[in-house]
Amino acid sequence: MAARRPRALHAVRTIFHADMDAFFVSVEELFDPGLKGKPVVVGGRKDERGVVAAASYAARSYGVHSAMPLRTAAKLCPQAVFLEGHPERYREYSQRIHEILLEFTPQVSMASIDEAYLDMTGTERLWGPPLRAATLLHDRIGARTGLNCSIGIATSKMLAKICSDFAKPNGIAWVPPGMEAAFLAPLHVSRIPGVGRVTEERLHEIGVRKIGDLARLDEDFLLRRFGQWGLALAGKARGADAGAWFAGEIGAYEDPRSISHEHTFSEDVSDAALLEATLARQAEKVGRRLREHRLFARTVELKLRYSDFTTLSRSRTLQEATDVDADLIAVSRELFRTAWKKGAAVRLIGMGVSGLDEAQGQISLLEGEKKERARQALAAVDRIRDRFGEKSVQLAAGMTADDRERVHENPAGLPGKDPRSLRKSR
DNA sequence: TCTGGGGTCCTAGGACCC
DNA sequence: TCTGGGGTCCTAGGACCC
Repeated sequence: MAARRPRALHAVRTIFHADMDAFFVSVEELFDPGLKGKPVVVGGRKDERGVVAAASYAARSYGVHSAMPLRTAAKLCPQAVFLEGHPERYREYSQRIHEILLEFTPQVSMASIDEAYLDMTGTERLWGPPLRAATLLHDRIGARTGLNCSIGIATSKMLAKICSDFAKPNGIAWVPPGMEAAFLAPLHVSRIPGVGRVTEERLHEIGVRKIGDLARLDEDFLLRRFGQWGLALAGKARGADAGAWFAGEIGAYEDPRSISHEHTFSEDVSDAALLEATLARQAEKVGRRLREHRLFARTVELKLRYSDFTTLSRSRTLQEATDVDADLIAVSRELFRTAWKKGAAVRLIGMGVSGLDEAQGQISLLEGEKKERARQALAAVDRIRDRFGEKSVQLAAGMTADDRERVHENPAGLPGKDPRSLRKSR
């Protein structure tokens, strides 16, 4: 078969994937330089339920890595510094980095808080050839933020992402056009973004270990065996941005598809009032974010995880999309009351919305007026929270009976919103 | 290995409609 | 009333990513 050549109409793209090195840990080091060089773990205290969000390179040398339970990390590296972390700082630095990236091209997509894709196609006159442009970008991020990053350069998003891994730490790596297949062939299939533990095992079953093995397989066979995902895999093995994973223009704004909040209790909870109060608080947060995005939700979902880790979800699709807290609270509570085994110990509770739309859809005039008044009241609450903080206003549904009592006892000092603080006082 | 939180996408079965 | 096929929506669960 002849080698696949890019068609003249489709000029070869130049994609950068910029990925911050140990991002959370590095930001912590900016605020506390004494941490530099030490084993540092961000994610929570060493005896907490939870996992490692980021580990310094010193901690990694003990086998600590992200997604590992904190308690395991503490066993591997007891002398590590364990930090809760500062999400606001990470968001702020992420935004600064985004601004720097935009100086190089308007075609920037933040893929997460610490990584981004840039479409640098056609910027050679401005920034020079890819390696030079990447060096300028790398050094500018370092100079302005004090943070290290790694940059992968390739002809597709997927390849650029794999490539930035090779550049770590603090480097730049490039797969020149035409070298894609040769670069990929010797790599293990698990390096393909989207191939996790399960897919890797299924591929091993059919004798596929290297990406080169995958590239040699027949597309029809992959389609039969893995469905649409199989076709996407075939494309990825050739270095293409196949499947939904890498679809979409770099730099195009996209509304979120879903919004959710969940919480794992430090100890399992079987108190209905506390569970419902937690749920109501989450519904308020979700409602608030819907209004920030000016979106309305059609589907409300509840998530429960019992102490044995069995997890269930229940959802309901509404006739009318909503962005009103009271609706979200009522629906999620109903789902909870139907789904929850009375008295069962709950490890995690959460709720979320999907089926998001900019328009609210058809509603009757009367209903419309009622909803509009509710919406205006919520907008006022949102504004007050903006000025005085999240705790300054609470709707009655978000409180437990204990809370209400305390408000009566002490109208000036509203209770804290952390469910843990509620339990302690029990 | 005692397993977070916030997301995206995919699959599969059943309901319902034409 | 012995029974097809396709499309779309809804629901539940799961893989995967950072």
